[in-house]
Amino acid sequence: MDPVICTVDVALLTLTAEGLEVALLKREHAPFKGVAALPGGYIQARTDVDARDAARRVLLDKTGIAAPYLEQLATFSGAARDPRGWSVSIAYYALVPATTIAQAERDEVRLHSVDRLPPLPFDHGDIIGTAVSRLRSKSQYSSLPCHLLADVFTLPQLQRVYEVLMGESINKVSFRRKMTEMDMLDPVDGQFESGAHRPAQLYRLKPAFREQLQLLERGL
Amino acid sequence: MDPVICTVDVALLTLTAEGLEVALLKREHAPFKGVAALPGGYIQARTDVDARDAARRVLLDKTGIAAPYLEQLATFSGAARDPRGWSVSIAYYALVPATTIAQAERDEVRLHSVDRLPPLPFDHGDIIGTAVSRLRSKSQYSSLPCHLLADVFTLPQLQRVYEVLMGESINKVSFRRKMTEMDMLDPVDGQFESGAHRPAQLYRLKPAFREQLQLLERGL
DNA sequence: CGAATAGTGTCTGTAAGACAGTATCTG
DNA sequence: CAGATACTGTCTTACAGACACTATTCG
Repeated sequence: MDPVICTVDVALLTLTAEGLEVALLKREHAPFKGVAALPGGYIQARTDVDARDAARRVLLDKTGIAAPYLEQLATFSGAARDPRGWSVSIAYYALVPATTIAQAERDEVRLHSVDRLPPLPFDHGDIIGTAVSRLRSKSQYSSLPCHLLADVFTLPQLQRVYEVLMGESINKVSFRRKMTEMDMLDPVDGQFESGAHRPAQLYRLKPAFREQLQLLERGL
Repeated sequence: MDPVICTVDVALLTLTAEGLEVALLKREHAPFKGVAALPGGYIQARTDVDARDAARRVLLDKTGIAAPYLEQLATFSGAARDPRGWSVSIAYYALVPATTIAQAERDEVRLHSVDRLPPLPFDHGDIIGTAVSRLRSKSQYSSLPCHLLADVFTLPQLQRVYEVLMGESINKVSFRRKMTEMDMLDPVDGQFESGAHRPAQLYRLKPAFREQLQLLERGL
């Protein structure tokens, strides 16, 4: 039984005015010390219950963000990906509203557009690419994009999120029909967005779908 | 950096008259020696290029099957899943026609209906459950089911595979329209299935889709 | 009232399913 | 020719998108 380096890495994704962005931090230790990379770290068998728990711990330690939407992405492995030796990275992706990253007040956490990434160590570029394509494909037929918005949001906001992720505009009537059909939103009474126009109804994701996704039979 | 046990496990799935089945082997070593389990084994950092390579090696060694459709499923990990200690299993699933398993002539490889599984060691029940639901959900919108049939097959055969996997009958006209639209099959000229009825045209999966799946925009 | 965005009613075109017909094999 | 299964043409139904209309806010 050969020794294998076991780590977790987390692609923390969010949506800003710049589009889809991923959180990177400068590495504190060699190899690649000082280079921007995904938050990650060794699995600590003494304290971590499982890899998901390790991912949650790493994300909280390095970015100050607790309890985001967090899902296993894929596992990256091999002799070539890390100069220290044969390694395994169990990669997760996390989705948060951009406000959550601001509230954490960690200046070392920097957001980078997923379309303009700096050179990345290990295979972190592949991990981010896989995370982005997973997010985009799951957005076509699930409630996943809700997790990029704050707790409470309007249907026009949610539609814009879906449109940015899928890279195309969506018919408003169809979108609203689908949201009704999915039955995943609770209206929040009496509260509206303001502006020089008709305010929009606010909604909240139903509690049942905060961890488990709601799926659509035939996509948007 | 705590020591972590690194393994791969493979859920080898096939379709027989009994429905969807998974290959199990009696374990040769402790723990759970003699108990039916998924083919699996330690990652060998000295020889395996990566985890996929390890899965391919394990499958070939234990079942005699080379070069099936093989895809990473998920990674199962934690302190509780293996009595030897904190462990990681990078799980893969493989699809083969039932004939491939017969041709390998390994009597120790036993097929079990995924609906009537014996008690399984570790979290192998979860791994199989995840593999089956992944196969079923991907079958709705991809060419994946082709890999459960021999190299050459007819459209009625393929339709039956889709129907068994999705658990519902499919409209024949719609199915054929979708297959045409997917444009993933090459007709094999001059060869037909025999029987006391009109023979069916034979097809072969286009080479481009033997490793990479063809995806459907809107599912079947 | 005009501008702006939210939300809805309705028509139309496209795609999926139902059904029935033709085609081709065996015995 | 009967029985069986393969394949296809066509009608109907269901759903997605286009469009237009109403609703509600600000200034």
